[in-house]
Amino acid sequence: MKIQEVSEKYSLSADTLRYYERVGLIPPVTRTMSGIRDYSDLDVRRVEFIKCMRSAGLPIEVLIDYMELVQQGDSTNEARKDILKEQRDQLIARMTEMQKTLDLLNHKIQIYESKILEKEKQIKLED
Amino acid sequence: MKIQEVSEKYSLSADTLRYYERVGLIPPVTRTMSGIRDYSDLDVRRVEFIKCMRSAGLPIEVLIDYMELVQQGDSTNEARKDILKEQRDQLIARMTEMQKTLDLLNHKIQIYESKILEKEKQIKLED
DNA sequence: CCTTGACTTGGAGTCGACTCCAAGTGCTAC
DNA sequence: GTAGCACTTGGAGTCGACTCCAAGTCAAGG
Repeated sequence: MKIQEVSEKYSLSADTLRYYERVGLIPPVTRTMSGIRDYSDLDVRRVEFIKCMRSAGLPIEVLIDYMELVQQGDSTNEARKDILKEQRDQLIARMTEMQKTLDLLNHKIQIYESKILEKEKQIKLED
Repeated sequence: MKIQEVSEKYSLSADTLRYYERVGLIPPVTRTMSGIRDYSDLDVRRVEFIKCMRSAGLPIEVLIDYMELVQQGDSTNEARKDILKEQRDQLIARMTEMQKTLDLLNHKIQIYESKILEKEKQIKLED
């Protein structure tokens, strides 16, 4: 799979994909003889994983550390688990915050809706 | 309320509070005769609202637009409601994404946990 | 054979959101 | 009355995460 295809499949720019590889978010991608990136199944699954994590706001640095441990093999399982747990906890905290904001937004929207309705009534009375 | 107190109350730096005011996220705060910020109840409630919205990731630009409409009075109710609705929808979308990531994280953590458990068993057998 | 177009690299630029700084002012306590 | 401290301003700097650019390479079609 060429970079353009992966880019389209996951809505990540080719620049971003190269950037991810450059900073170590994704290990070096398979290449053709002429040096052009040819994403293997494994490469693509890694992109998918990173995209998922990034879409939830996990910082790139943390993901770099995690992917480094993945490259080091099974002896790092415990450390990897710890990273994921910490990130999960932070994610839950962010989602809890967002839920609060969502509640407030819904509340405010309702208030606006009833205000607007009242105004319309007022206009009808004036007619 | 002085800037330092507001800063402590909401865990926002004094710099951030001044920045919010400068870019129009918060209308000009009440001042003492000597020009020092003295946050009124209304000012503080605005800070609280903005903090809540920012903590959920609503962009500053959108909030500036919204606060501008608030300053313009009741005729802008409809436009304000539209902004909030759009932001709510985007917030829900982000939370849905995050839930997917959370599920994946939990799944991966479980896998690591059972892997680690198995390894421990192996070690006991070797003893 | 030459053009076209997708790819390559290293490095610079951008964007959102702060965060810090220097220089100056003014109340407070000794 | 002067030292100290919190405040003021405008502007510059930082940080994370891309995003863009120039110059060059290479395979394929006309």
